[in-house]
Order: sequence, then C-alpha cells, then structure tokens
Amino acid sequence: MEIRQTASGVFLKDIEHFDPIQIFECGQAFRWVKAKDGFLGVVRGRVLKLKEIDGGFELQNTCMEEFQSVWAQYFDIYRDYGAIKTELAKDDAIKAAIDFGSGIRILNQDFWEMLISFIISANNNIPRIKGIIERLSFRYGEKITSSEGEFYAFPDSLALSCAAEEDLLRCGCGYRARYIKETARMVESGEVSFERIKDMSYREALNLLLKCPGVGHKVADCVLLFSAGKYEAFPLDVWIKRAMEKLYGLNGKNDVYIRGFAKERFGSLAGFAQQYLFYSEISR
DNA sequence: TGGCAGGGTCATA
DNA sequence: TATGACCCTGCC
Repeated sequence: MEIRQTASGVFLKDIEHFDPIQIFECGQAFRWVKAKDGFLGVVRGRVLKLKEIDGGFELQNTCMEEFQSVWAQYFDIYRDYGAIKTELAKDDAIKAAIDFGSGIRILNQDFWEMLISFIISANNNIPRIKGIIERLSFRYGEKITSSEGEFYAFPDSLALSCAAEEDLLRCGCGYRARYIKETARMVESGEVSFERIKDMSYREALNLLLKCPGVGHKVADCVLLFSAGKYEAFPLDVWIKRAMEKLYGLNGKNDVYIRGFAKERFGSLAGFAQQYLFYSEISR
C-alpha cells in the first residue's frame, strides 16, 4: 500500500480488502451517501469525500496530517484483514460470505454517535433510521461548510440531553425520544463514557451499556463493535439469525444459544464474522 | 391505497 | 422465560 499527499487530498494506492460500497452498506454507518463521483460522509464534525481514481482511492478535503490522526484509524487502515479472513475461512460455512464481502472493514466510529444511532435503529428500517439521524443533526448539530456544500455534524450529548422530547418526536424518533434524552443525560453526567468503556472488558462494557434505556444486547453489541474495538461482540439481529439458521442449522434456537455458538466458533473475530454474514444476507 | 414489517426493547405475567 | 405493545414510514 502506498499513501501520499496530492493537490486535492490523500491518495491510497494498492490498498487491499477495501470496498467503499461494502464498507458503507454492511450496516455499520448511517452518514455516508453516494455522490455522482464518489462517497460523501460526515464524520466527527468533518466532511470527507472518497473517490475511486487511478486504481486507488483519494480522500478529498483532508491532508496527510489529518489522515494519520483521524482517517487511518477510522478506516482501520493498518489492520491485516487478509489474516482475519484466512482465520475465519477455516470454517467452510462462512467462506462464501467472506468472498462476497471481501472489501468490508469495520470502521472505528464515534462512541456517542453509535450509541444514539443504534438506539434509533431498534424496530426500525434503514431508510428511516438515516432520515431521523439527518433531522437530528440538522436540528441540533453544528453546521459544517465544505467545498461539497453544507452539512451538519452529529449533535453532542449536551444538545440532546437538553432537547425537548416534543422536538425529538418531530424529528421522527417516536417512542425512542425519551430513551435518547435519558441516555444523553447519562453520557452528559459521565455515568457512561467512552473513556470508561474503552478500558473495560467486553462483558463489563456490555453490562454498563445495558443500563442505558433503549439499549439491549443487540444495540450494545453494535456500539461496542463499531466504536470501541470490542471485536468479540456479535450483534444478533433478525438478519444474522436467518443467516446462522441457514448456515449452521440453528432453526428454533434462542438468542443465548446462537450467541454462545458464535462465541465458540468465531471467538475474538466474531464481530468481523457478523459483518460478512450481515452484508451477504441483506444483499440477497 | 392499505396494510405489513422493520438492524429491538421494555413491561408484564 | 415468553408475549405483546410500540412511533412511524418505506415498500409491496
């Protein structure tokens, strides 16, 4: 892989296991949109454009310094996905899913944004989840003016803890409005924070997150996997259940059993397995 | 055009 | 441990 500064950004050449469509559509991110000549994302108060050119990818509206301090970690650039896939593919059943989503990477996203985004995701569909997040950002987030136009950052915890429930309802949050407000308060008070979560074991972190209203096992696993590097997390949703039933004959087994099965089979790589299975399943 | 299902969670029994 | 309700809206 070669990384170099260009006039318009940072160019990545010969990067393996990297497919923007798969990365942005494997269920982990809600704020990337397809533009006419690439992808536009609002990430940590910044707007990034990702464009495929000359057999590589250019990250526009950024520089080398910011690449090293922000984007390399965000895109998980330095992780050896080849090794992960080789290890997981020892299990024949998941091989096809890995080949299908071979360009997936697990993004390192903002803890607070993931927490609220996945509370919103409960019993909801993806287009609507994205719409709610956009409206919350527009209503409560900082405006970002970039060469690509005007965007709005994801609102901070103070903004949402102070928001009127009525206004959250107007953004389309529905019954999740009070969960968002209360969880925002818990984050604002420091009761729940990335600082605490990051140094905890997976199990401890899970138990802390479960104290937040609107956060069950699945939502907590998403937050831990997508923002805290807890790769043993295995978010178990209806899609993954379907995939696991088909691949491993787990029909009729309950969530506890399926999670135990995944832990046994995928171990510390369970989160990566989940992403390959999810993307493969929703793409059928 | 109406009715269903949707990246689950929570309360109740 | 198992059901049903739940805001709202895409989508068939």
